[in-house]
Amino acid sequence: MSTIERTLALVGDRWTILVLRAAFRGIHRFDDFCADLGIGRPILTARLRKLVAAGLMERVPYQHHPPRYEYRLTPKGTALSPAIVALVRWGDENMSTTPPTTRLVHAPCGTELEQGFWCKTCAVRFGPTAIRGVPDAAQA
Amino acid sequence: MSTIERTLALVGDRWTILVLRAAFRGIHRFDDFCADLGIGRPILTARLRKLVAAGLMERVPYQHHPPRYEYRLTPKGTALSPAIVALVRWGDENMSTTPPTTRLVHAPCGTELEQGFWCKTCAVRFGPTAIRGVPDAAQA
DNA sequence: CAGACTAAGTTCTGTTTTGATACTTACTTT
DNA sequence: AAAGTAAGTATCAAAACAGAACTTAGTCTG
Repeated sequence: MSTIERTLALVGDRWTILVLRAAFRGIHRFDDFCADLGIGRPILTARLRKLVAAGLMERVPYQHHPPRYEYRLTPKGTALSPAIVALVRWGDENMSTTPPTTRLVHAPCGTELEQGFWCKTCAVRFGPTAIRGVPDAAQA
Repeated sequence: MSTIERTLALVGDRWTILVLRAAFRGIHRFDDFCADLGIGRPILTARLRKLVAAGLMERVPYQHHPPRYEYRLTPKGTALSPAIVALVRWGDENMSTTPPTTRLVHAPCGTELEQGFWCKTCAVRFGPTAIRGVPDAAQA
């Protein structure tokens, strides 16, 4: 099983990306995920467990008396944000029936962000058509 | 159902992204998809139909005598590549057990690409932590 | 201090989706 | 004439999903 196959076995379903995106938006508690996403409780349980096991989220106690836990993104989970942002943006541009209600902006200045590829040798930004896949010679 | 939910209803499963990625890699025919991905034929049939119906791929005849068709990405399908690249790269960095066999490079110069967000006002590249979602006032 | 409430799940049950294997159809090649 | 090829379809068991109700442990309200 290749890396991308393992990646999709983890995040490739209708809910996992939505759960991660909710976490990005500041949702951290079980019932809040349920309410925000309309996800069924058993499925949410399974997804959260999978994400915790994979190290994308962690289950942290936020109160002890009745022990309660919330779910927070780890750096590994946060690192998935370019993929999620790309998906959201593609959706807004290609799948929306109504104008998007939220814009993603550069926090310091409020300008809508652009996403792209960068070549540090040429110091240029470029699009998908200038990508090539090459076999990596640096193998053990 | 929100835009992102509709987006994931379309591409959020274990196979659809893999099919699109195979198409990026130059695979276009039914049996080649099967062999390359190890996907079951009934599932491939369903995925290709869904992708054609959604306008991400098109079914084009490549020979007439026994009528044969192949599947090619449309611009709408190609537009999904930033998301696919982001997923592949996240996988390579976070899910790989062996070093990746393929590097994605800037075609003109061969340098490995970087992916990021860009603010055209500040003219800077930035990472996920500098993103904010703001309600869009420009509604009808 | 009884009753209702809360958060984070679990149980149960029926419906969809998968995944594997085999079969079909219409040609082409040996 | 027999075998091969490409693009599917058919069948069926196993797994995943979805919804509703139930559980558990503790807290708040009258």
